[in-house]
Amino acid sequence: MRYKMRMSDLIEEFIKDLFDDSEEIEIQRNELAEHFNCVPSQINYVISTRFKPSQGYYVESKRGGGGHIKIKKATNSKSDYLMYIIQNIGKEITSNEVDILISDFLSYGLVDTKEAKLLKVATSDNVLQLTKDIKDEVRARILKNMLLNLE
Amino acid sequence: MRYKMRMSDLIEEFIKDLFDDSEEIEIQRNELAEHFNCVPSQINYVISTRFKPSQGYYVESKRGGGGHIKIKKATNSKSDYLMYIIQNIGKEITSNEVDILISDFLSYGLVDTKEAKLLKVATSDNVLQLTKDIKDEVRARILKNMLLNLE
DNA sequence: ATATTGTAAGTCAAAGAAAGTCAAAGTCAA
DNA sequence: TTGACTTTGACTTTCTTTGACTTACAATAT
Repeated sequence: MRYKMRMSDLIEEFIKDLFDDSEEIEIQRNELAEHFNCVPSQINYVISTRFKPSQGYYVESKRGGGGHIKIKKATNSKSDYLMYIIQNIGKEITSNEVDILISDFLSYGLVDTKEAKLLKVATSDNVLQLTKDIKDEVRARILKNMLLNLE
Repeated sequence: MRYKMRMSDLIEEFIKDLFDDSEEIEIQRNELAEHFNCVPSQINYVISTRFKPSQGYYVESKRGGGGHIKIKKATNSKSDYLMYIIQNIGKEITSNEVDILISDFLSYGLVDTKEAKLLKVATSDNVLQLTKDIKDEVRARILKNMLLNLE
């Protein structure tokens, strides 16, 4: 052990072990926090720092009774090129950049025209109608997460 | 649907199973509540959160002796149904409502699982990460526009 | 006919359950 | 000794469950 494992590292490892060949797991925040004797919000910290789209994970959750957190791993069957792109889309992306990416995807045969249309629509300025300061960030998140869920 | 099913989810499923090819069913609130060992008003909760017009259902009921609740499925042609839904998505929509819509679309065969995933991802709270005041509006725009561009 | 009584659904708000946010305080390696 | 990474906790939001009270209809008695 090269350096002292922090709680967050242990939790990260624990979660990753849950993916035992499966590509999707489900946890309960409070339960997990209990198990590690930490505050629940630490689970959020771990998830938001270690299970980002750029790391190949897609997360969804539900609150209230019966709440849970689901984490999906991008299958390694996804083309390296696609993973490379997902990892390299930064915090923000403009709509022009998306256009270029999409037409690349099309010519590489990574997406079909239907998917291309959906990607484009969901990230277009017209649809988002957000202020300049957040528009490109939201677009980047939508794009990355959609790409993770292709196929 | 992997997470632990709450009472409301079970009731929803039960009701949906009653539509066995038929497009209209009738239940008795108290009887159903009895069957699930819950308070009657929980049935109202399920109906009002899962069988709204915007989700393709109409509900009508009668009180007093011989009272009942009738739930009808909007039964139009596929594209009519889609149009109807699109028109009836208001200015805002919550992520929970989207979930329910999507699973209806799936059962109507309006979208395939691939498209369903994309719709869901592009409209999820986790991905959007917007403030409460605009979140549901942006979601509604994205959803409507994606639906319009499904084939 | 009308009043009364019983039956069944509707409403609404409070309590409960579970996750999310955010910023302050702590740790540690460079 | 500063700056990035972690830990913590108070507060918020979302969704569900529960129950007391209300309203509408039907059947029966007057």
